[in-house]
Amino acid sequence: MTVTIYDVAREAGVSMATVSRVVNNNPNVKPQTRKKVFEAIERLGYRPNAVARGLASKKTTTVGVVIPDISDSIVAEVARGIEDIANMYHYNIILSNADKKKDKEIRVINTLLEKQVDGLLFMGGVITDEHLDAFRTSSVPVVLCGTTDEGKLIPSVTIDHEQAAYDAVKLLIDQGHKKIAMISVTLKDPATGYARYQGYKRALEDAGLTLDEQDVRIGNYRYESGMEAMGYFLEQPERPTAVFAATDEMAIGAIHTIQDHGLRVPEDISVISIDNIRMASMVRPQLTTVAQPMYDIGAVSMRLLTKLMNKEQIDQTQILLPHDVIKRNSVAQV
Amino acid sequence: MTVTIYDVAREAGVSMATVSRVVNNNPNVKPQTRKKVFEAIERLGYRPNAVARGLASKKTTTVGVVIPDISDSIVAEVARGIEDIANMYHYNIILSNADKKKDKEIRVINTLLEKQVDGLLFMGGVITDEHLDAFRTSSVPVVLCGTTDEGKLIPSVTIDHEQAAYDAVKLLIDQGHKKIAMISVTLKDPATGYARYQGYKRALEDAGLTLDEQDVRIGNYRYESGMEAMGYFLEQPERPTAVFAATDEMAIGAIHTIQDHGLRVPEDISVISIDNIRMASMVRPQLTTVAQPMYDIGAVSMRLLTKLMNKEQIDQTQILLPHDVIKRNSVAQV
DNA sequence: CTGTTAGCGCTTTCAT
DNA sequence: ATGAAAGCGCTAACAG
Repeated sequence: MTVTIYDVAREAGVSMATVSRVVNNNPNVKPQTRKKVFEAIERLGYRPNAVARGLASKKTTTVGVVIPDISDSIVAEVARGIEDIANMYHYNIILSNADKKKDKEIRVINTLLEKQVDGLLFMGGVITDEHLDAFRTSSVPVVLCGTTDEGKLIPSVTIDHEQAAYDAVKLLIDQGHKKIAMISVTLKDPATGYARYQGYKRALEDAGLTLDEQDVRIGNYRYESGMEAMGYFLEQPERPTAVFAATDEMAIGAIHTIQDHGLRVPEDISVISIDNIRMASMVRPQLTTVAQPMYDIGAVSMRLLTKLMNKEQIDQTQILLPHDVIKRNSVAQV
Repeated sequence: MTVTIYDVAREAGVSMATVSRVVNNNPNVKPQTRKKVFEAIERLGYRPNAVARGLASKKTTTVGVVIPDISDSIVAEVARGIEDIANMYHYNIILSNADKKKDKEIRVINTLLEKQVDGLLFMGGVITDEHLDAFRTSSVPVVLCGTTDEGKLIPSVTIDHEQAAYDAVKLLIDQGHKKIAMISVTLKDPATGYARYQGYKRALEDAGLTLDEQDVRIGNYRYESGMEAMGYFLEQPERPTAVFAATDEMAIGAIHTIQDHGLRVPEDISVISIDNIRMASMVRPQLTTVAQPMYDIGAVSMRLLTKLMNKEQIDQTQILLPHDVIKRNSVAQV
């Protein structure tokens, strides 16, 4: 039923080894023989079995990618970067959502390893010791994508979240703002959430401003939580003149809440955030934000992984990509 | 170096077959033996090799998914549905972007087939005879996701795009609109673009309205093209009082262009579209649109695929999921 | 309930 | 430049 390399060999009057050579572009084949083999392949409609090849060669040319939620636009953009580079190097990608749930992440990592992926890209939540263990027992390289482990043991590519937050808040300060609220995400994640909070804090401190814990609310990355947090700020006796949101989505939620209260952005309240998702320039006012190079984070981490898989010498395994503040229309002078 | 089933067998003092049985949850193993084997597995840190298993069993428990661009929010949402159900049935997913390019799609399909996926989910552009050929030579089931082939030969799950468009335009008509423009997408794709155009046309006809070809512009799915198309309509001597956009993103672009011209939505011009992406409720005014159940399209097509892979009897291989008009704030009476 | 034994379809020395 | 043959790690009859 299925045609194998053996069938092709017989059809072409050569040995399996020769067929294998032509299929794998081994130059040690006489052009004439090569031609015969190709013809036989064509005639039989032979399709190499990558599973058998994987077993024999111990390479699958597929990499495992664990992500939280592909329906998140940031993740999707990173995934696109990963895919493009993977494709360029002839790797396929097994994508697995793990929703930032530790147990699911561990399970998924193991499944991927069982499938004999040649490498692993991890984009998830907090990296625990259990993760580190799983990575350690992996015989294939791992790179962290958009995050880092605290000990910086695992190769990674991300941005400097602390500095990105600092830059955002600094912009507000430079515009004369003194009462700056923050809509944060969970502080439990040292690599992202907490880092952004730290950047906020440092910027305030550098400017001699005091951080009032009443001025920071914790959201959940999403639009609605931005609305909610902003609602809280608006009820306070002394309103902030500016708010820094840890994500664009929350910033857009904040903007709408401000507008719904009959106030204007940026005239009454300025809003800035981090990410630069596509939607940032599709809302009015357009969002001023610190761009995170999502596609590149994916692309560069995949590229790094290919080098690791090839056992190339790497000079730098902790890669920090530049961020960029994008001035649009949601920030004004106080 | 790597520990195999044979090592476990020796360690546990049983045969490979027995180890295989316990790993695969075959009930025909004495509890005690099972325990011994599990202990050996634990001690040795054995991880089953799914590639070897795949070769021996001719099943890989992975399905191939070809998509256009994972960074598209609709595609990402569908992908999420696919992944969730795949996960539920213990399948993994190899995701491949093909950007609606025919050649790339064909290439990707073949690669996936070489990898011996147990099934294929296809979400792409126009389905040509070449696609049909590729599907035909596939020994594994295929289902189309969010589209159909013209001959309805391949199992598929999608919505009735024609009717969805009809319903959208009908709503406008019911609100008294008579001059209704359309921002379409390419008419080259019979399953989606052209179908939506047809629905627009039929709704107008049913209402005794005449379709003026000047009232339809072709966009490219995206925000900017919606802006552009709307800009065109606004320059015409007789402006439409309502516009139907084939996608939410274009509708949002149209809304902003209208607003930028100092007009109001919906007071001056009503806007409706199809999709109901997350962003639809994150813009002001919130978008009235016909919801396409993206997650379900993914989930249901994956579910259908599992049945096909199990060779279960299927009553219905052409599945049409319901759409739903979501009334928000971008449509008003004329 | 358990063990033996063929493969699964390919790559990869090693000869020639 | 080509072929022979030994696996890769596992499953699946089959036998007992």
